[in-house]
Amino acid sequence: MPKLTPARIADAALTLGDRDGAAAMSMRRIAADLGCDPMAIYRHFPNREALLDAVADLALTDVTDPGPGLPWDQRLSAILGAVRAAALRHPGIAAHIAARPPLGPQGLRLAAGLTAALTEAGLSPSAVVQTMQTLIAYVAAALAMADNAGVRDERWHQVSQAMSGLPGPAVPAGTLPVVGSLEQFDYGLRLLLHGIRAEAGRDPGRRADE
Amino acid sequence: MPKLTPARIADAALTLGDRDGAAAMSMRRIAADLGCDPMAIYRHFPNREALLDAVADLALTDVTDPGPGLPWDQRLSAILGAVRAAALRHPGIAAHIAARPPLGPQGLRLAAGLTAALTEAGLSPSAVVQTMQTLIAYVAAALAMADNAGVRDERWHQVSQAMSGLPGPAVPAGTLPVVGSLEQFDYGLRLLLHGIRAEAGRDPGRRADE
DNA sequence: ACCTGAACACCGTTCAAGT
DNA sequence: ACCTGAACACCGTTCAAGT
Repeated sequence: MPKLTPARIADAALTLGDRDGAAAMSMRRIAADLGCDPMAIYRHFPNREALLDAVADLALTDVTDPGPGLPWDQRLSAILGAVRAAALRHPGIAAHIAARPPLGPQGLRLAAGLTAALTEAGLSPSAVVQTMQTLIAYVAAALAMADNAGVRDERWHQVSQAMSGLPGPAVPAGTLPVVGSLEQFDYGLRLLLHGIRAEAGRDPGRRADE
Repeated sequence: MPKLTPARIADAALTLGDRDGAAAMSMRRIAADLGCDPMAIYRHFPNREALLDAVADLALTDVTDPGPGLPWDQRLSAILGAVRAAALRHPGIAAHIAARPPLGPQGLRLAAGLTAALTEAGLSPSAVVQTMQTLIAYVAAALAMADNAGVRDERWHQVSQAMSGLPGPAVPAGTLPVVGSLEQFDYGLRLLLHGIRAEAGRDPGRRADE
């Protein structure tokens, strides 16, 4: 039986989450899968949340940053779209990715890519930080919605139906973009990109101060 | 002892959550607070999630919609800002408000206000629905971030620090907008409003079709 | 000193037994 | 028929006992 390491534990938890969902990633079931005592995990992680942080970061491993060759907005869309795809590939940990700050090595790698893209767009350093947080918030919520809509129940779909039935002219129900869909994700991202361009254009030369 | 009703149960749960946090809203503790058997709650709610949905909607009761007197963008900002404030007033249920579709009576009331504002902005019905979902996603994530940053730990603050320390010129650490702050919330909302204006302007006359 | 596993203090929910 | 509460199948984590 191989030695217990943080990486092996996180791997087992991710596999368990992919197969049986978020609730399956309990300390006891992960330990059972690894053939060890539940308490053995606590010698590598201080608590369950720290373990889930590691699992969330692990799930971002295969998100690739296309790098500085692309125009900034395409690079930004590529990274965020890949994060979304990775989260959907690992539905068990998606909610945790969405709920926690991306402070693991993979999260910071992607954050660096986004920062570079926003700087290239012409934002001041402090605007870059604020925009980063806005983008993280948007992606996090989109992940949570996609996860809830796809995996859990159809109640999210009722929102679009309820919305469309409120006042004004009706929209044919079948033509509505599904909550959590890629189409919906891209639409919101487009709104944000418009805002970033407007923000960058308002004061292109002023970069180092508030 | 007054009769048990859904409203009384939701009230007790909200009070408990405000005082002792999200974890305090367990079926057992709510029942203890009400002086009834835990199972008595199940005669009014099918399960815990349904109860929390009712509590989330209850927390939105005092969010006021300024109505159609204001310009659409001011009305929109007012509603979303008030939702944020209500969630921060009830930190125990904030995460649940952020995670679930707003299908209760209060949620639908506010959604109707937002729909009216977006329609006034000149968006087509299907764009209204897509934008609504984007706004809900943004607000939900901002709530979750504000809740995590303010109540739970300072790890979210490390994100802005990590961001600012990556490449390019540094920002004085103290001047960064705090994660979950109103300033940060308004910044993201401003980006989205830019996007909405751009979207509304691109085809002002075309309203009923995709 | 390190490691184990029994035990603690909880959960949401089911279901059989009571009225 | 309605209601209760014991019981089931779990949790994360502490801590005393073992090696």
